[in-house]
Amino acid sequence: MAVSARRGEPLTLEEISSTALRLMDEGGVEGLSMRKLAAELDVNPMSLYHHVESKEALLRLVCHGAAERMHLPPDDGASWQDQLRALALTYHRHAREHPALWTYVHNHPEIVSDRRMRLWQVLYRILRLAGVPEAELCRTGDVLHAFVSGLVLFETQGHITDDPEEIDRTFDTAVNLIVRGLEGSR
Amino acid sequence: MAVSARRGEPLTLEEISSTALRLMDEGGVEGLSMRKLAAELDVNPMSLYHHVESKEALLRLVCHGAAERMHLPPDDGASWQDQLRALALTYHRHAREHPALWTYVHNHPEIVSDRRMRLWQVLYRILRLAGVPEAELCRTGDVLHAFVSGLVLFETQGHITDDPEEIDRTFDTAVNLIVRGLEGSR
DNA sequence: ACCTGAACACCGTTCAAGT
DNA sequence: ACCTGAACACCGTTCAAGT
Repeated sequence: MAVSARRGEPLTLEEISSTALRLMDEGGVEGLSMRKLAAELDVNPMSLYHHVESKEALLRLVCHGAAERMHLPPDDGASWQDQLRALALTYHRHAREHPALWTYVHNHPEIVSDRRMRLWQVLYRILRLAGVPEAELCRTGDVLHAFVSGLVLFETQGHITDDPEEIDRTFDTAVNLIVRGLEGSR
Repeated sequence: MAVSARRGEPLTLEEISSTALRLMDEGGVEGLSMRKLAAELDVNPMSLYHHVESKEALLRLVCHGAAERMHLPPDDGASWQDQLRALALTYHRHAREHPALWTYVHNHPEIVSDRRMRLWQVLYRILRLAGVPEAELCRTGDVLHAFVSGLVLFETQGHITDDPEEIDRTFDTAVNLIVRGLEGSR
């Protein structure tokens, strides 16, 4: 088994993925390139292709990893309104911690639309609690996710403002609008 | 005045901008590069820089042009609900005609957040009609636009579905949710 | 098995030179 | 005033070769 000439140990997927995420956090979407990542790992650019099929596959990996690590609120018996608020807040906070990653996610909806993601199970449970009919569950879930995506996209691009208090107010306005919209549909 | 060796007439901004839009319509965001655009115009890549400062400036130009050409519904005295629906429909339709352009717009919110855009004037008028207090106008407008952005982004990336009937249903679900959310806030 | 260097086909953009 | 070619500093990725 041959290892890198420059470093002592073989690469791991975990190492590749976490370094990629760090580069995105630091330098935005354009902060991550296969070549910069390789340099950061002190490795030849082409070595990466032994662990990952393409840049796209790498980004999928990073996104799925981050989504798995997102700790979703459990069913605590609270009202669906409060649970929906809590879920939105979790998502929102995670997105603001990794803005470049989530910008990528929201531009590649096939990643987040993977229905195996726990996010959807939690959202559907809350929507059922809210009285959304079974036949409308998927569509309503899509719409809500699209809404939150749009909001996150706006914020992470620094459009709305940088003032954290203002961000919270905007977030509240958005979530309240959604909650009232759902209440009105019963 | 020297003109292109390859073509008889000097370039115009209009020609550059409309060709760029066509390339985006045909080949997505990555379908437009300065080099491909130049080839399409039968001109040296560097000639473009005489008319446009950078690729970013070119895209701004294309976006603003497209936004100006979008024909917004006039105040026809209908209920704010119907007027909001009509506005959303116009925006939605335009976005679906130029998906790559609007994907770019939604990822560069500084473009659409330009408050000189007529879109905002129309939206604010409708929101006032809906009874949104003056102090909340800007925030509510941002939230609504973020919502629609997210929806459009999802759709144009082919996430939700390609079935036009399903798209319309999803759009209706979204707009109804927003309208009810606004009604509930009065 | 894992890593590497050279190479290919692309980018956006600068700069000095042409007419 | 407008256009051009060569060049620079980047990309992602293929491929044949090394250990």
